[in-house]
Amino acid sequence: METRIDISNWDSHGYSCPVEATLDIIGGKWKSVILYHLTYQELRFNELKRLVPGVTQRMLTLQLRELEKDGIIHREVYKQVPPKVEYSLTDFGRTLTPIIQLMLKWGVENTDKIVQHREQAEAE
Amino acid sequence: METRIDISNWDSHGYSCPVEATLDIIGGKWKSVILYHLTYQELRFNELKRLVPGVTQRMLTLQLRELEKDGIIHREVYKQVPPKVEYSLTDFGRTLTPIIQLMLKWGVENTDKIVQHREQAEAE
DNA sequence: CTGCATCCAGTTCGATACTG
DNA sequence: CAGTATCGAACTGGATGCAG
Repeated sequence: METRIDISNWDSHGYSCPVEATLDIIGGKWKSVILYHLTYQELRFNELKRLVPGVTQRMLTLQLRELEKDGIIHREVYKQVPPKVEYSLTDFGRTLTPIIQLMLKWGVENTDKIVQHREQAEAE
Repeated sequence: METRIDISNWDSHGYSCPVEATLDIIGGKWKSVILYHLTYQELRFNELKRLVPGVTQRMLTLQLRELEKDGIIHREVYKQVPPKVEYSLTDFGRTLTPIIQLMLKWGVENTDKIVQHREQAEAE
């Protein structure tokens, strides 16, 4: 039995809908993939870079900064030479894990179908 | 007890991770909000436009076309004057509902916190 | 190793005008 | 009512070089 969530009293903070606010956090081009990898372990900058094929150094930096600013990830700098920086999920960031996991599951089960839909639409 | 999903044999179709594929479907600027509204009722073009504040006619059209192309929504055209077009979720589209609902719930509970984090980061 | 600064091309998007 | 067409502004993202 599902209960519809009431958002009539929701304070928008400039968003039209809570869903939009959530997407604003995880919707960056690489953010969801970054969060997925950080679910299981802390990672250094170059480790992330390897795990996220196609991302440039610049984009990885930008996306990590935004996640840090939103309180989703923690950035730990070790003062040594050469430098070492470890990224990890904050407790707050971990509250996003169920969403990421559901997206992961959906992607595993349905990516084939999406590709088919697209190819068919393309053909018409 | 959580079981980690194995994606080692996942066919990428050009995505680096299933999460990225899912985000490609719902990650458009207005898509998640559109899907949220369509969860509860079919909607005409102008009804959607009213429910999604800030969206332009052009963007709404583009986003709806992509969702249709991906098989997420159905577009029913009634041949009458003036024209009437109704948008609804397909059965496939409904498989996304749990994700949208989870995003909705997270947004309701955490938007305040996000705004705080941002203001604090801004101040430093 | 982990970034930042700069430049530049490509893409997206809003505003506006027009159509069946 | 439900779009399409066009144009320019704004933003995004890659390549490169430099730095602590």
